Amino acid sequence: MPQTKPIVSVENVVASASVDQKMDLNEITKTFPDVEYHPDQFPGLVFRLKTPKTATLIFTSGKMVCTGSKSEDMARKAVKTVVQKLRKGGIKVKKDATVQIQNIVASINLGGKIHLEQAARTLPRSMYEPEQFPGLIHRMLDPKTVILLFSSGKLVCTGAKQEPDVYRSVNNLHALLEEKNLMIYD
Amino acid sequence: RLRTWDSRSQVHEPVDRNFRQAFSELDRLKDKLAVGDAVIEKAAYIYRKALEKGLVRGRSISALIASALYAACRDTETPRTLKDIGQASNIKRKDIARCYRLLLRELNLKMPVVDPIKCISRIASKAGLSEKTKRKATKILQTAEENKISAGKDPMGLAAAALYVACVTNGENKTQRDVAEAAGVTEVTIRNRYKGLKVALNL
DNA sequence: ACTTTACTTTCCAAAGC
DNA sequence: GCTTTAAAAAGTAAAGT
Repeated sequence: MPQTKPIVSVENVVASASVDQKMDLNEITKTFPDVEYHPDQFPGLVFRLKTPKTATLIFTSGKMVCTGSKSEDMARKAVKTVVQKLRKGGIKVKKDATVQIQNIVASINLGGKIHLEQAARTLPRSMYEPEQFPGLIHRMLDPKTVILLFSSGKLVCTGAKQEPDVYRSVNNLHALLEEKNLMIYD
Repeated sequence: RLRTWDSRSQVHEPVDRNFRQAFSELDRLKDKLAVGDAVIEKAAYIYRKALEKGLVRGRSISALIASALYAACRDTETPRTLKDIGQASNIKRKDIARCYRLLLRELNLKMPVVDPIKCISRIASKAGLSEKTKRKATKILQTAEENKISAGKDPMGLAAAALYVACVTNGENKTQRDVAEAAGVTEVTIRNRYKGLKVALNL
């Protein structure tokens, strides 16, 4: 049994979406002056929302990528809001967008310090290179996620496709750290 | 010559020729970095394993050789930074780091964690510090590691700060700038590590 | 010396070079 | 592999006051 309850907060959700029709990005640029579109640099148009604070990339294929949401629901709502705004601006969008969550990034506090050097020696599929980055990088197989561990006891979990995977990853790792005596509680 | 050393590997190029070229490049880097024969042999071994696994396809051969050398330094605990290898090979630090990570993952290599104590000699030689100061810095880092202030910190920054503290206590006239330059870190980093050292050692 | 800004690492999708 | 978007962790770096 873990000695502390990890505090988890979702920091970013990446979702892909599609309205299943070709889009005229130059037309969007005309009716929405504050979008960013530099086709020489990148094929996607950047459509930013203030609430929720997100950035949605729109491609000529009608496919989109929404980043910056703090939850799966918020990501779905952000995509709906973008489509609504496009329609209000006179852009014809026949179907509603279909949304898929691609990645969830969360920060975690385990409530105790981690013995990083020892963790680097005992955790499989891990890399610890303080010359390059202060955190230990650990690849978890199930769920398939990547967790960054810091000596402060804080973590970053990324690669999850659904929120329960974040909790499963954190609990798996927390149990493993305690089992191998890599946690230091005050 | 149609193919230069920086060219991408060719599918039909004989593996044997590729390896001979790699060995001559490693010999050139050996002098620039002043590493021993054992390190070069280890690097050649790692590079050959990478060749056998087909990791060279579509990649810069030079970057792979440089990262194999970095991996060999790490494995033999020879203190050479990515910056050192980058300057000797004219390959960007970031590219060597990326190739090095690839070698670790694809060849399932497990490297020892860099020990900042092993970095002391190299910095001390470059800065021209005494044997006495080196011994003092070693003792400082031993206490520091016991107090776990080293976690997550750049080993060169830790060694540089320890050497600076050792200079001050031994009355050796060296500035933070001298030590920072020899270690390849900034004076700000030495000051920040010094703060932690002060707490851990009751200075 | 101090603050601010920015870069290092991890993840993922999009279209195209 | 690269380009762009977002976000956290902690360390290092550089620029401006």
